[in-house]
Amino acid sequence: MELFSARGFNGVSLAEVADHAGLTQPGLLHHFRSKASLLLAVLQEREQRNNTEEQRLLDSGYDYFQAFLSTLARNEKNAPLVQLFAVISAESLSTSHPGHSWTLNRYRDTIRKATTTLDPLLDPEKLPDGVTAETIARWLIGMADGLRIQWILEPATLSRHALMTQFVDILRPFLKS
Amino acid sequence: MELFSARGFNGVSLAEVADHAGLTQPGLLHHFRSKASLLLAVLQEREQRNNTEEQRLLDSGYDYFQAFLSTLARNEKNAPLVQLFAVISAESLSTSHPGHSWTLNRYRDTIRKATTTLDPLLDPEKLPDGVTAETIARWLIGMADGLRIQWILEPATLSRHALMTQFVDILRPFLKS
DNA sequence: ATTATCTATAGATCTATAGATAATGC
DNA sequence: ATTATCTATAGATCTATAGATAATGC
Repeated sequence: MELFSARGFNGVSLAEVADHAGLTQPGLLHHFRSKASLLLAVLQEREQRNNTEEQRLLDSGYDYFQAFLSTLARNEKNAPLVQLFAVISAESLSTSHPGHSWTLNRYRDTIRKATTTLDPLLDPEKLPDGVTAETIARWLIGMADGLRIQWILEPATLSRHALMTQFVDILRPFLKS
Repeated sequence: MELFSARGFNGVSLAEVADHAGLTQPGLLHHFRSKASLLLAVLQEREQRNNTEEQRLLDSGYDYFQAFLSTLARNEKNAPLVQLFAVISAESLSTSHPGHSWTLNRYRDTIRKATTTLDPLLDPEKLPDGVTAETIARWLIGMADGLRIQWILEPATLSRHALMTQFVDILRPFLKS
C-alpha cells in the first residue's frame, strides 16, 4: 500500500516490496503469483477495511452524510492510504492497467450504493430541475476525489474534511425535513 | 500526450513515443534530452493551449463560470487530452515523480487565479459562514477533477459538463446580483 | 556548418520461473 | 507432507550515450 500509493504500479518493483516485507522477490511471488495479483490484493484489502468501518457507522445510527464525512475524517489521518486510491484510480483509467476492471466496478458500486441510499432522503420538491439522487451521489464522490488531490499536494493549506463538510451543508436544503 | 495519458509516465517507453512520432528512440532524445524533460514539454504545451483559449474567452466577455464551463465543454471532445491531466496529476502527487513540482505549481496558480477572479463577484452577505472565494475556487477545481475520473471511466453514463453546469447553478445564489 | 537522424550498445532494471533448502503442521 | 523461502538465472525491457551518416541552412 505504501509503495504503490507513493509511486504507482509501474513505479514500484517487486524487489522493493519484498525488501519492505522482509523477504526476497521470489519469496514474495510465492504468495502472489504476479505483480498484478499483488496490486489487486492490496486494493481489495484497503477497500474492505473502509467498507467495514462505514457500515459500522451506518448501523450505529449515522445518516449517510455523517458516515461519509466521518470516513473521510478517519482517512485524513493516514496519507498513504488516501494517496493509494488517488494514484491507482487515476492510473487505472487506462484499459490496459491491471487494476482497470477493479476500479470501474468499484466506482459503479459506490455510485449505485450512494444513489439508492440518498434517494429516499431527498425531497424532489426542493431539488433544482434535473438534479437527482444520482447527481448528488456523483457530486459527493467527485468532490471527495478532487479535493483529495489538492490535499495530498499541500496538506497544510486546506482541510479536505472541512471543505467537504461545508459542501455537504449546501446540499442539506435538498433533504426532506 | 496520447501515450502518457493512456499509461502514465512509467507505463510508456521512449521507443513507443519515437515509433508514433516516426523516428528512432535516440532520434527522439536528440530533441528532448531525457524522458522527464519530454514529459514536462508535453505538460507545458497542453497547459499553454488551455490557458490561451480560456483567456480568449474571458477577454471576449464571458464571466468566470462561463469560461470555466466552456473550457470543460471543449475538452470533453478530446478524451486523451483530458485523461493526460487526470493520470499525470494523480501520479505526480509523489514527490519523486518528475512532474511533481510542475503539478504543485500549476495547482497553486490555478487556485490563486480562480480565487482572485471570484472574490469580487461574490456577495459576502450571501455566503454561508466560513465559505470564502478560496472555498468556492477549491470546490470548482475539485469537482472538475473528480468528475473527470467518473467521465473517463464511463463516458456514456454521464455528462461531465452537465454535472458541472448544475453544480455551478447552485453556487450562483452566492454571487452579487 | 549545423542540425537531425541513425546504428550499436553499455549498463541497469525488472518479472517470472526452476529447482534446492529450510521451516512448519499433522 | 506441505508450505515458505532462498539462490540463480532466463529473457525482456528500458534509458541514455557514443559515434557515424544524412539532411538542411546560410
